[in-house]
Amino acid sequence: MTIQQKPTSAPCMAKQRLRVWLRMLKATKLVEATVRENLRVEFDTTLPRFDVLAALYRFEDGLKMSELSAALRVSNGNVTGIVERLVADGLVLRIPVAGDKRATLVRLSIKGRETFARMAEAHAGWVNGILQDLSDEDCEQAIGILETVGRSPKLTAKVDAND
Amino acid sequence: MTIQQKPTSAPCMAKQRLRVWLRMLKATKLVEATVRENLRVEFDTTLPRFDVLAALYRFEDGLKMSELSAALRVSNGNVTGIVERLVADGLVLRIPVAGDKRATLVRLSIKGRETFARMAEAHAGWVNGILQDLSDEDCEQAIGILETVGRSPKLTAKVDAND
DNA sequence: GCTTGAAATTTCATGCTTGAAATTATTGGC
DNA sequence: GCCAATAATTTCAAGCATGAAATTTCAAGC
Repeated sequence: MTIQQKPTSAPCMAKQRLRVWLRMLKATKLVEATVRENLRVEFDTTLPRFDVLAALYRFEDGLKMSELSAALRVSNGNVTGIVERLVADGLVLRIPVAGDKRATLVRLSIKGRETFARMAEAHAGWVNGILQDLSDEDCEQAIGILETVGRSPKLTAKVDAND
Repeated sequence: MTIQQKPTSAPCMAKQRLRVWLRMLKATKLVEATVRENLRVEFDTTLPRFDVLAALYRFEDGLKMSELSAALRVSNGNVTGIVERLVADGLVLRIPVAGDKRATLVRLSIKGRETFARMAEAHAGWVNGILQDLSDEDCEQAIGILETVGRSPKLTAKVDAND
């Protein structure tokens, strides 16, 4: 019994896809470098800290440490350190969970909320600046294409879930 | 005197571009996570090491440390450590530069060259797998769009140059 | 032949990141 | 009421990454 083979991926397509990946990586690094630099210079903070604040800004009622690390798709131990520093800076609060002494809830302080609001606005501006050459259609297309990445269930790591 | 305003970027476009950025970031992270994981499991190595090997594979005659860090767009001190470990693994050689005791040339050993060749092949396969849903047109479009990122001379960090 | 400035690296402190091991608390069965 | 499995975190060692400071060497000008 022969299996129906898709007319799939001449080896040339593989090369083409690799090129896409390299371009994508390059563009991403450019944006990231800019954001990092601007966060450093204008807010004296870092991208990981910004990411944590963003997640907590979105979930106003706070998140448990494990929920936070899941939301950010980073390791558990990682958030521990970042949150530690954010707490030290007074941007984040740790609240014990009633009825479960293992867990702690983490949420923004007032100051954290205000600070992040300012950062987020600036951030949107930076990104808009770097992507300023993308037209509306470009955006639509890009989003459509990017959404298919990793869609087909190969063994694409155990990443999926929300948003 | 009023300045001629491009019909540019209704605030809505800014939001749209931000969405593109978030998608792009997500897709990139997915690919990167997969590549990292596979490098770790199948070759017991890391992405930064792979990147260094790739650069040296391309420049057969070797690179000076500063050329290497420029090619990879990472800090000088960073490469020092990675190269150190690659030398310890026997994949990379350090060669003094005749006539300049400050600089050293860094290049692949035979073993390094062979090892990287195998890695690169596997790498291309992984990427092709993750991007398998991208058609030829998708690729063309994606590349075209990605190339415009950061094109316009805003203050987009001091990144440009080769490839 | 000095000296001063620039160039090529390394060193350093700090922080991010991971996976694995350890810790502490909860839960369900018995 | 105990006990094993599971869950929520933290701790840890290693490596990556940065910008800044320190080191060593070179290259001109005088």
